[in-house]
Amino acid sequence: MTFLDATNRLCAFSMIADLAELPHDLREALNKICQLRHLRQGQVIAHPGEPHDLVGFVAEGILRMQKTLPDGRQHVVGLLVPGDVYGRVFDGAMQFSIEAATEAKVFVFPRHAFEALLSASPALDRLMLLHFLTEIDRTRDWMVILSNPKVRGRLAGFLMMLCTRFRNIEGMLGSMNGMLTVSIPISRADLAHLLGARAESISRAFHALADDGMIDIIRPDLVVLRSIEDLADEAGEPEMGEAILTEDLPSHRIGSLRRL
Amino acid sequence: MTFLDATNRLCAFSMIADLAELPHDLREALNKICQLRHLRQGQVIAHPGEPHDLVGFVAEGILRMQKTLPDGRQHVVGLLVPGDVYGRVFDGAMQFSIEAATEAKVFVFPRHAFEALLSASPALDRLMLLHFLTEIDRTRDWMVILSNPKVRGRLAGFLMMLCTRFRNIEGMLGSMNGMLTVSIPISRADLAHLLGARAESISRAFHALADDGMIDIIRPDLVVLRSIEDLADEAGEPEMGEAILTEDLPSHRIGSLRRL
DNA sequence: CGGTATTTTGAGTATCGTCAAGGCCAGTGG
DNA sequence: CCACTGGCCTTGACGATACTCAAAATACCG
Repeated sequence: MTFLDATNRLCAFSMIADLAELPHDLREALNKICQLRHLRQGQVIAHPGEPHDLVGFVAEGILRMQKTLPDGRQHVVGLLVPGDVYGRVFDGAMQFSIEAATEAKVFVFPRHAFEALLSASPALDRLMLLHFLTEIDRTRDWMVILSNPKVRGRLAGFLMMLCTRFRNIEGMLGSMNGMLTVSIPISRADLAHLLGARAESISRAFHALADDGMIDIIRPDLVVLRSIEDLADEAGEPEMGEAILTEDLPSHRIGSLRRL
Repeated sequence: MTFLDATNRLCAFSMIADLAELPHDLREALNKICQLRHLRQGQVIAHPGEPHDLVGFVAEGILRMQKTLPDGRQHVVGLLVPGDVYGRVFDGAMQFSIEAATEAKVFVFPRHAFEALLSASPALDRLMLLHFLTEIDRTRDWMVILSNPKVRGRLAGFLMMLCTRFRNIEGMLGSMNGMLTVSIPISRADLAHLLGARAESISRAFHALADDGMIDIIRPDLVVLRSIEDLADEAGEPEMGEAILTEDLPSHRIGSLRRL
C-alpha cells in the first residue's frame, strides 16, 4: 500500500512535519513499508511484555500509554498525540500497553524494516534521537506535575500540559468568547490514576477550580480556562503560564520536535 | 589529557561498560576529547536555560537532576548514577540543572566534538539511542511511583527503585546480618520535593514503615530493608519485589543498558 | 564543645480517601 | 415516545492521611 497524492508525490506523512522534512528517497522507502491503521476508541494496539514488532507514528487522535499491573488495574503514564512515536526500537519488549483514547489513525512500520532504514539513514536516526530526547523531557515535566502535593495543583498542571501539547492539534483546543477551551481526552478514573488520586478527588478538584473562577466546566470532557496565570500559579509553575500566553500559534506545523 | 593504563591501552572508560564495548578506534577518538572532572558535593555543573556545551558520563558518585523554579525552590526530578549520561545532544538548552549529590567523577566531552563522533559512528549513535530509550522507561517508572496516592506507597516505591538502580553501584547497597541496606543519597527535603510531599510527611512515612517492620532506620541516610515483598506490596508493584529478590547480581558490570 | 543544619515530634487543621448514594447521559428495548 | 439499563460523573458524610506551624531532638562540622 502506498500513499500518493494527485500529483503523484508522496503525501502520506505530510501531516507529520518531522517525517515530511526527511529526504525524498527516504520518505519513499518509508512509504513502501508503511501502513495506515484506523483505530476505534478503546482499541489496544500494544501489550506489555510481548515484543511488539511495529513502530508507530500517530497521525490523528489521542492514544494513551498505560501500565497494566498484575492485578489488572491500569495506570496511565502518558498521552500520545499526532506526531508522537510509540514502540521500541532495537531493544526489548514494550513496557507499557497502548490504547486508543479517541478514534485514531496511526502509521505503522514493521520494526525490522524500520530499523534497517534507521541504520542506513542518519537523517532518520537523528530524527528518532531528537524525538526521544523530547520525550524524556516531557516525561520529566510529568514528574514535576505529579510531585505537587495537592490534587488541585496536579490537576492545574495537567491542564497546563494539555494546553502545550494540544497547541498544534486540531480539535483539542478551541475558544469560547475569547477564552481558551481544552478537551480532556481521558476519563476521570484514568485521570485519577495518572494524577495519583481517586476519581472523586479529581471531580472535587475540578469543581474547586471552577468555584475559584479559574475554569468553567462545560462538559466533563471540556473546560474553559478563565485564568491561565492563576492555574499556572496553582500548579506552582509561573513560567508555564507565560509561555502559553505569549507564544504565537504556528498551527500549520504538527508534531514539532521543539518543546513548547 | 589521555587515559592510558600500564600496558598502554585506553582505560578511561573501563568502568563504564557501554563505552568499554565500543570499537577501539572510537574509544581512542573519544579519549582524545574527553576530560575527567572531580566534583565536590553540592557542586552545580549545569544550569537550565543556558545552553550546556558538554556531554557527560557519570563515572563515580551520585548526581541529581533538578528543576529550579523561578522562586528559587528546587525540584528533584531524577538521580544520575555511574553509567548514566547527562547533557543534551544536538538540540536546545538543558531543561534541568545538575548537581553533585555526593562526591563524584564525570567524564565530559565538548558537545560539538561529541556530536561529530556521533554522526560519524553508528555504534556510538546506537548506544546513545538505546540509552535514551532506557531513560524514558526509567522516568515513566518514576511516574508510576509518584502516582501512588499515599506517601508511604511512594516512599516504598522510591526505596525499591534505589535498590534496582544501585544494584551495580559500589557503596550504595550493603548488607547487615544478611539483610539488604541501602543508602539514601538525598536529603529529606529533596526527597519530599521528589515524592510530592513535605519533609515531615517523609519522616513520618519512614518511621511508619519502620514501625511496621518493613525497614530499620540506621541513620537518616541509611536504611535496612527487612521485607522487600511487603515494601513492593506497599508500593503497589508486586513485580518489582520479585525482580529484586530473584535476580542474580552481576556486580562487575556497571551501567548496563538493560533495565533492571 | 558550641553552633548550625537537618531531622524528628507534636498538635491542629485542611485535604484526601473511602464508602454509599444520587444524578446525568446514551443506548436499548418495549 | 418512554421506561429501563449501565456507565460515568458528582455529591455527601466520615475517617484516615497529609499539610502547617512550632518546638524539640539529633546529627553534623568546625
